[in-house]
Amino acid sequence: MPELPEVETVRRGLAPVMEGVEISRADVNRPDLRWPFPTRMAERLTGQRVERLRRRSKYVLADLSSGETLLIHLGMSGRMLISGDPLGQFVHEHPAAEKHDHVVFHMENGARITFNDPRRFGAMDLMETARESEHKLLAALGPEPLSNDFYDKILVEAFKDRNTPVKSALLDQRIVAGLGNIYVCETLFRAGISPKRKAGRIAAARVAAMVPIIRDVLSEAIDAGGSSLKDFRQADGELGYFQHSFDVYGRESEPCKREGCEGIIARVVQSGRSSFYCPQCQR
DNA sequence: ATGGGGGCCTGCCGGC
DNA sequence: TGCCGGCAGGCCCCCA
Repeated sequence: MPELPEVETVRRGLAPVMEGVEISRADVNRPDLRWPFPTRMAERLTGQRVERLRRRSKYVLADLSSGETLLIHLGMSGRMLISGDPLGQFVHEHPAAEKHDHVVFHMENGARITFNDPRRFGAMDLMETARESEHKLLAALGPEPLSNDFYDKILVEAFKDRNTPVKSALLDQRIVAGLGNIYVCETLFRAGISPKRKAGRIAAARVAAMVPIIRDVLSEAIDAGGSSLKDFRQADGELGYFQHSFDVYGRESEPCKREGCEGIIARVVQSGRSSFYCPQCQR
C-alpha cells in the first residue's frame, strides 16, 4: 500500500481528527515494530497536542506540543484505522481490537486511531522537531518529487554515470524520495523507458522528461486517493486503501495500454522485486 | 562509493 | 482439507 500517494492520503485523512487535538492516551501493545520503540513512547505521547501532521517521503510526521515529532512509517502492510465520532459525523463504532493492532491513539476529541501492521515492517520513533533533519531515516532522503526541490537538472545529475538499472535508481530514496515499486513501473511506462536500461545511459532529455511524468503519476494517484477519501466515513474508516487502475503494474501477460502498441506486459525480477513493463514500447 | 543480495515478518493464493 | 512455494506497495545492512 504505502508509497508517497498512499501516505499522503493517510495524512490527509488523519489531519482533520488529529491536528490541534490532544492525545489523551496511547496504547503501545508491543515493544517494537521493525525497531524498538523509543523509550517511554506512551508517556511522551500522552497529554501532547498534535500541532501539525506533515509528510516527508513515505513518512508521516506529527509535531507535538512538547517539541518532539512522532515519525510514523507504514512499511509494507501498515494501516491507520480511524474510529469514533470526532467531527460529529458518523464514522463508526470503535471496532473490537484486532490482531496486529500495535499502537492505538486515543484522542481528546473522541477519535481513536489504530495502527495495524501484520508484517511489522513499519516503524515509529520520536525526535526533537528541531533536529529532525539529523534523524537517520530522514537525513539521506532526496528531494520531495512534488516540490520545487525536484527538477530536471537534479535528476539528470543524479543519473549521470550511474551503472544501475533505472528501475533501481528511481527506487533509490536518495535520488528522489517517495517512489516505490508501483509508481516506478508506472513512471517508466509513461516515459517509454525499459526498467532494465542503465540510468547513466539514458539521454539527458529523456531523463529530464521523467520529472513531469513522476509528478503527474504521483499527483493523479493522490487525487484518486483523495476522491475515495470523501466517503471514507461511510465505509469502515480505514484509510490507505484505494483502487487505482495501473497501466502496467500487476498486468503481466495483458495487452499494453499504449495507443497503437501491440505489446504484452512482461514481468521481470530486478533485485528481488517485480518490474512490469512493455518490451515493445519501453526501450 | 556503488551495486547486488539477504533478511526482516505475516498473510494469501494457487497448485498438488 | 492440508501443505508448500511463491508472492506482496519497504528499506537497512552487509558484502564484494
